[in-house]
Amino acid sequence: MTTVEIPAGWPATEEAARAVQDELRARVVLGEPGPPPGTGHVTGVDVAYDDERDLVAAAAVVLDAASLEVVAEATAVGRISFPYVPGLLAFREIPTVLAALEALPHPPGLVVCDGYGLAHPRRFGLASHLGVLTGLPTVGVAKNPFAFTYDDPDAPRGSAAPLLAGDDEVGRALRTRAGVKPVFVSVGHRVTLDGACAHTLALTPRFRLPETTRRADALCRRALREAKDHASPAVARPVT
DNA sequence: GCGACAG
DNA sequence: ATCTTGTCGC
Repeated sequence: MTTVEIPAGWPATEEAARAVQDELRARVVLGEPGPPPGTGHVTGVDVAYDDERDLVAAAAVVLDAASLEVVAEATAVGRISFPYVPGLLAFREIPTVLAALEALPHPPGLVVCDGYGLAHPRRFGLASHLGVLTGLPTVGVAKNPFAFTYDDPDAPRGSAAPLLAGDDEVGRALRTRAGVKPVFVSVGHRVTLDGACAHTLALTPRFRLPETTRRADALCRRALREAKDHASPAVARPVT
């Protein structure tokens, strides 16, 4: 596990954070095919918080895209770098996520984020932001539709419906399990929406959420627990 | 103007 | 995200 500092010059206000998004948005690359689903490595990233102790833990878990076996993993812990503000989630997660990615022993391949990419008030969600900062292909897979609208996809797994911001298709509601609430997929960086959905389906042979985010979620919670224990170890209770 | 709103 | 017991089901 590595420790992270909040970067110098990190935005301190919502206005400054929005300005960063408006500037970095121009660097997003859309329309690249991205890596073929089921090949190479796919990395899940996720974050867990303890607001009381001002702690944040991030995890990056690399899977073999074909077997979905864990190939490598890394964690990082730091201070919370921004409050939760809808539309500014990236400023809360990115420093620690970057540290976890950098601690990996080899390249992450495609990165799957727990949240949005293009589907964002200013079209620059967490997955877009992480893609621009790392240059890696990224996709966003969220559990909720945020403020966007969609028609419920058909019941079979693999069915999809456009995720709409007015008339713009900013992502897709994708059914990963028959008859179960869909996930909300959007493009991050250097992938197409079709590619992002194909990857998501390849990562969900059994559960609604991608295997990548499931593994990363479990690992960052473990890392947060260990960071807490380190900060204030449990008092030994005498056995009776 | 007010509320809703990824994690 | 996080707070939280039992409970239904494979």
